[in-house]
Amino acid sequence: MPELPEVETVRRELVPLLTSRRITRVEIYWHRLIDRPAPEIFVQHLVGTSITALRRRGKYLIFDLDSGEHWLIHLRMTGQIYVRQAQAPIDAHTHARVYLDDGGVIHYRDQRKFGRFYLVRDEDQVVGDLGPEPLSEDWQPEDLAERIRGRRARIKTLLLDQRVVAGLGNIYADEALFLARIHPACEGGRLTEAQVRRLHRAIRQVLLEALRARGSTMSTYIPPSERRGEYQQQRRVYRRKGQPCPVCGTPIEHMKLSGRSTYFCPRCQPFSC
DNA sequence: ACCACAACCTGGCCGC
DNA sequence: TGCGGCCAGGTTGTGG
Repeated sequence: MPELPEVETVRRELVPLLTSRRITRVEIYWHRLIDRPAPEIFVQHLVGTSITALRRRGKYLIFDLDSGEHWLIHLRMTGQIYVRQAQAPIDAHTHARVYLDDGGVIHYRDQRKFGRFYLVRDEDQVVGDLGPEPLSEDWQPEDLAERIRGRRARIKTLLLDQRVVAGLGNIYADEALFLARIHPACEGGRLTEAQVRRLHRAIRQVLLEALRARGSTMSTYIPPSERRGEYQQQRRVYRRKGQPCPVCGTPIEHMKLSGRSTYFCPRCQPFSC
């Protein structure tokens, strides 16, 4: 679910609540939540450490700990994180609680149980294969061009590949392709230089717009503050099948691409590739 | 390196 | 009301 703008929104909301907090107790209610190390070791290592920083890489949240280890969380489709007071009740689908030295408690909730926790000394063991951060200053069109050069997969599939660029998911891939006026089924390696440049620019624009709206709240994703994201009201094509294209009025079309729902404007995004 | 598909999970929605 | 089928913002693994 959450893509880069949603994860970044979560991070920003958590920073003031968690920075410098010491972890006093950890409760895991569903052990497969912990990808590595073994759940007992995970708990043992986490207790007693302090959170020195909270970062994001792609769709991963990274808690830097004063022990030198890193606690990483991937929310996948339905993961949610929020902080409550100790007496607060536990909501359904809550799989872990992490108690803090100021009386706050981090709740991890995840209806579909796809999300995972990791505790590692070297974060690259988890995020090492991710592509560049699309909002970083040094991400250039040439980098995107290089990573899709010669690839015969469709451009949408390549945008969902986190090694090409980190943080895009199904919503923002479709939105970026619309802004760039590129048909999602175009062969990635056959994009022209101008198209790649437009796509690079469109990705940044869509992510910045979504970030400003604090992400999309489609169904289960709600940021920690419970102030819902508002980008879903600004979507141009995603889940708008049959509705008029905001640019030309042509009805938005829907297709399946590598198993994922895909939306596009057949007029603005011609399949001429 | 590609694709299709299944798996991992639960719940909402739609049609019958 | 109930049931089957399909859908969902993600990732990983298998087999062809």
